[in-house]
Amino acid sequence: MREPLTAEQSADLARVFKAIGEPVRLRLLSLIASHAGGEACVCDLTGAFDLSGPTISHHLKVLREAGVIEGERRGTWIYYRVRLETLRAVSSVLVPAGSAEVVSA
Amino acid sequence: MREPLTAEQSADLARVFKAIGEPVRLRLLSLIASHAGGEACVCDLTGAFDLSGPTISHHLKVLREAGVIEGERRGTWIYYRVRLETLRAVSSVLVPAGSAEVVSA
DNA sequence: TCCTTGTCTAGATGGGTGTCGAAACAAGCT
DNA sequence: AGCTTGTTTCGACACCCATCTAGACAAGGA
Repeated sequence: MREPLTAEQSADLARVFKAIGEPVRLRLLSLIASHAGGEACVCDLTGAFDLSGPTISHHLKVLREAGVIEGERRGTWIYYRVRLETLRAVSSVLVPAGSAEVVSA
Repeated sequence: MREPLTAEQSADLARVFKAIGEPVRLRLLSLIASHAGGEACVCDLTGAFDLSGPTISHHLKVLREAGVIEGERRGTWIYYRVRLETLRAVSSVLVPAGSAEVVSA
């Protein structure tokens, strides 16, 4: 973050951070990412929470619209997958280089 | 993100993402990070926005309570500085390794 | 065709939050 | 002391959002 972000860039990036800035959604994301095969259907996810199906569906929609995950229907189930490109993009904003070295000082 | 996050971990991390998941706050963060010397006083920041002083102060408080920035009073002005440790920590959750390689596939 | 299971949409509600103006606090200057 | 400038707290308001229930849509099997 050497160069200040413009108002537009901030709005775009903030949309992603906002999406994952909710405990349930962040946990959903981690469950999908760590699931075998890199995919998980909704039925794999709802069990981990004490929330109704529609609520989980709502959170998945928010993540999808933020570009953090993508879903594909195959037969009865819909499989969700993490979009690594998006995560890498926002992550690189927080820590410019790799991760270890430094910034403005 | 190989291991699914626990509910607790998610809550902690989400607090940070939520703080920077707001356009004004993300922009404030970038302004502070990219400011000469790694520090900026509120007077350096308010000019970049079409918002009242109290609103900027509110956003700075949210960032401070999330551990993303820290402030120190030196004479008349209060200087804010980014806490890189926090940013690195949350960034590493999104993209485990450095940035380039891989995940669950 | 009907039923079952998985998933989403619609509408409602309670709590959270971004924003403001006004007022208070802090520090320095005259 | 009193004034000025920088910054925060307080109280209020409008809007957003997480959650629910009920109902709709999709796909497969009897």
